[in-house]
Amino acid sequence: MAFGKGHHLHLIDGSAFIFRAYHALPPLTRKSDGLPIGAVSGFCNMLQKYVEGNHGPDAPTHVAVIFDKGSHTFRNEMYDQYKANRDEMPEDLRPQIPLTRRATEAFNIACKEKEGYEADDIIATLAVQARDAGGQVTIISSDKDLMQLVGDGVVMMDAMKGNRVIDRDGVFEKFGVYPERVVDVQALAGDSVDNVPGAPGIGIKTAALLINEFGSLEELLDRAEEIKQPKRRETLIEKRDQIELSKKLVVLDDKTPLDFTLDDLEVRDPDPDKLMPFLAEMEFRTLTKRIAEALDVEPPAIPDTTPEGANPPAGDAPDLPGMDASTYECVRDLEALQSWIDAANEKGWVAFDTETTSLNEMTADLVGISLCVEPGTACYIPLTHKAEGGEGLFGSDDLAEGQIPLEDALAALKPLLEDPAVMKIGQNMKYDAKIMARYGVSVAPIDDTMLMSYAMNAGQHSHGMDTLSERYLGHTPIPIKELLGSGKSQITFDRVPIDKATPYAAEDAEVTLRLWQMFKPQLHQVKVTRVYETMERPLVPVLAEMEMAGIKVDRDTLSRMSNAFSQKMAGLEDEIYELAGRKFAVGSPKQIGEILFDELDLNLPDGKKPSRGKSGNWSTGADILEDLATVHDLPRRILDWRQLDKLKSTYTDALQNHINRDTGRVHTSYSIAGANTGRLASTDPNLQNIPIRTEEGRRIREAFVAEEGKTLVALDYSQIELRILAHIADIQALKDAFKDGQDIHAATASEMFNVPLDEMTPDVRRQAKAINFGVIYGISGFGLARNLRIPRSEAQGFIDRYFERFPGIKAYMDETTEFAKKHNRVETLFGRVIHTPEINAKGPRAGFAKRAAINAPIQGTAADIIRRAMIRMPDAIKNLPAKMLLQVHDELLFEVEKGAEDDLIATARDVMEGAADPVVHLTVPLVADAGQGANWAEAH
DNA sequence: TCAGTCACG
DNA sequence: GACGTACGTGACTGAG
Repeated sequence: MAFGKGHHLHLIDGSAFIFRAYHALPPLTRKSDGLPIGAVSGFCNMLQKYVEGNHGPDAPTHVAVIFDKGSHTFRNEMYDQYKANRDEMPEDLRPQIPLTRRATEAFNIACKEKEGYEADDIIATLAVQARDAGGQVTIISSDKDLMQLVGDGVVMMDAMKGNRVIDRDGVFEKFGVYPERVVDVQALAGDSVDNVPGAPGIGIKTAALLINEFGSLEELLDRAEEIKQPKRRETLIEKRDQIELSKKLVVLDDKTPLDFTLDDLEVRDPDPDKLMPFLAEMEFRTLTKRIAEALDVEPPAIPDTTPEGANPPAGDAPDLPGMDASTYECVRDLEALQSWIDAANEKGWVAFDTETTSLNEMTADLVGISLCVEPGTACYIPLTHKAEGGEGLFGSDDLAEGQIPLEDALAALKPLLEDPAVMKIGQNMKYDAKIMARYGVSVAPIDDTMLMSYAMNAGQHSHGMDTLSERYLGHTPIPIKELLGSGKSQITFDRVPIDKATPYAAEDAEVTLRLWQMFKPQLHQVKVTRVYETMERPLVPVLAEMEMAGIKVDRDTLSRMSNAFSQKMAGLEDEIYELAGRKFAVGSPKQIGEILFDELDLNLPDGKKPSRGKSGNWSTGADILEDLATVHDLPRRILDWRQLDKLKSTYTDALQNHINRDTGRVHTSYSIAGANTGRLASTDPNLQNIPIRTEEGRRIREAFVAEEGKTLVALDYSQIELRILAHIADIQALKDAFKDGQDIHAATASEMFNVPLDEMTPDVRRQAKAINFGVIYGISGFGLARNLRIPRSEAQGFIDRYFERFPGIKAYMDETTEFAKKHNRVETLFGRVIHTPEINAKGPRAGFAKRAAINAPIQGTAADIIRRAMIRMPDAIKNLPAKMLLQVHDELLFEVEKGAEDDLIATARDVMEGAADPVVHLTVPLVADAGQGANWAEAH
């Protein structure tokens, strides 16, 4: 049947896929010969994901991947500068281009290109043909040049952004005009990427404004004399030719002569005989396996052919036999357990993993333990699995048959787990160590594969076991969901039948051991052994202690505050409804936007509406509402309500639920490998974002209290990041100010504006403070302007003057960016490596990456310093009646018996202020300020 | 599950 | 000349 009504054509922008794949992945190479294949790998992954997603009524009947061919097109005939500013294709991408064609063919998808034409023209031609035949078209691309085609059954879909569909309204959002006028806007605005000139000084927003006013580009150009703004009018008249040329360049050619028809694009089933050999040739281990499973065929063997003596680059499988679940042993009696213990003793190491009833270590019960001493042999020791079946909704309370009694097993394992001569290897050992601690076993010494990966690969990828296994072993572990289910019917691990639990649990231990064997020698190669040994590994027991100690939180205080907040909110709601003219959900930004900007039709003080978010809703963030508060009473009420809602839902209500039944305290969990910069992150609950900036919020800290007879003591580093900046960038004026103990923001202001310190006004100081912070974050004129609410030009002037006065800062920023571009990473003073894979990306992502690269050494060095202090702290305070409870990036919170406060402060201060020594000699002093009191509000 | 918002350093 | 813009996190909510 010929293509027509009821048919659905998918047109995939192949070049976009390639570039996205290239930039999203690290430079992988084929193991056997070093051929670069990162982009091909990503491309195949995207195709596979695409194919997997094609189900249901909307599935395509026809599909093609369209590529560009040749760099010289008919547009170059019209304008020789077209796309002339494009960078050369990266060297390691060029050889991959033909492979992406082959990949498309291998997936059995039509692959089309035409010499002298861009992919966009072919797409346009096919889309128009399909539309005219009465069919439906989806263009899979995010290229705005294609938006002119949308409408009449043609939509675009952005596969990179969760398959977001762009229809006529979506186009309007982007361009401010509907698809038929998109080329007019593009002709005016030009395009820096394609080097389309457009009209100088006119961007998309202005272009849309003009087109909407005059109806079309032609009309606009004919009546250009009517434009009021003189500059704009002149441009349009003078540059008429250039604008008309621009339009010709952006209009897609929908009459490309093609040597095939729509019917040739019919969707074909994947052909394993084509696909599997290709994937095997590329040596994609994980992908081959995944697709083989999906197609239900045997995956081809991929030989392991690392050349002798070569260092396996990250991302390749180790030279080990494959994993085999049938080799796993279920240990059911003490005799069998003892032989595993003997084996571990003999080796001197053992991979160790616990299975429990919950992810919360403070409440989880131990269900079983798995061990692995060498690849290929691992075991699971079930301990407290429940019997299957049984009465009642929740199954049996009896233990399953054939398990070693918990106490016997622990007694047998304890000497091994505590043996200083046997290394216990885990993935996120803090979790397992805390579980075991609650059963009276202190696991030591430990190695942690998650932390090894973090030390080597921060910024590259996350460090969970599934990620590491897939990436480095080419093996996808059994998903826990397969055992526990998900959602409402989820069960706990003790309800999993032992025969199902065994392969899962033993596999985790084996994966951990294999990762350890791979990572251990790599630490040296990447030169992060010291980072791992001195700032990661020793932190595990320290954090475990802090988390188990927890902090006392007074439920009554929180509960009273909750009630007070509720009442205030109820009052505010009445006023809000009154002002809005109707009832609505105050917690819904969408509805707030509709009320303020549609129904009340309010405008910001500058007469404009705010921007819209990704889903087309008005922005209603605090800064917008703050501005809007000058023209109406409603925004202020909403701001007040939001603040109370936040305090109540996130703090006074939620914290109560985190008070542990047994200890009466709140136990957070710190993730060591979460933040790329080396900072910790606190979760469940997050105790690193308890309010302090507003008086109302600050009172929540009154609920964090010391135990009877004790005091809370807080020490925080004063301006640690600015001190580090002064040291790294070697800014003498700042260093002197710190040495003299001056107010650093005032000193900065004085230096910048030539104002003597004793004549400093708060406002000038405030501005200098904003600049100081901005510098740490990779300042931009725009950002500073928005922060200080001053004109952009003025903000830029501040920055220029700042760099003039402190040229070392500018030099630091430039050098850091250069280093990152060259090495794809930056480093802290202590050698922590933070990868910056996006630093050489194009477009706005490069900006983000650059600022992150500037910030990372500063934030990361500060994180290193407090880590070092924390690691030394337990030993330093061991003779004091004190415990370290919390870390909040530059602050440590302790609980100490009354009377010992001053001793603790003196000791902890010494540790903190000397934490950089002896590895780094800072040329600025570190200063820790101290406070104390019955609660956290007083101590701070 | 995502987007929007807002709490912290 | 315009793009989109401070860095790093986690939790809660409404809406699809």
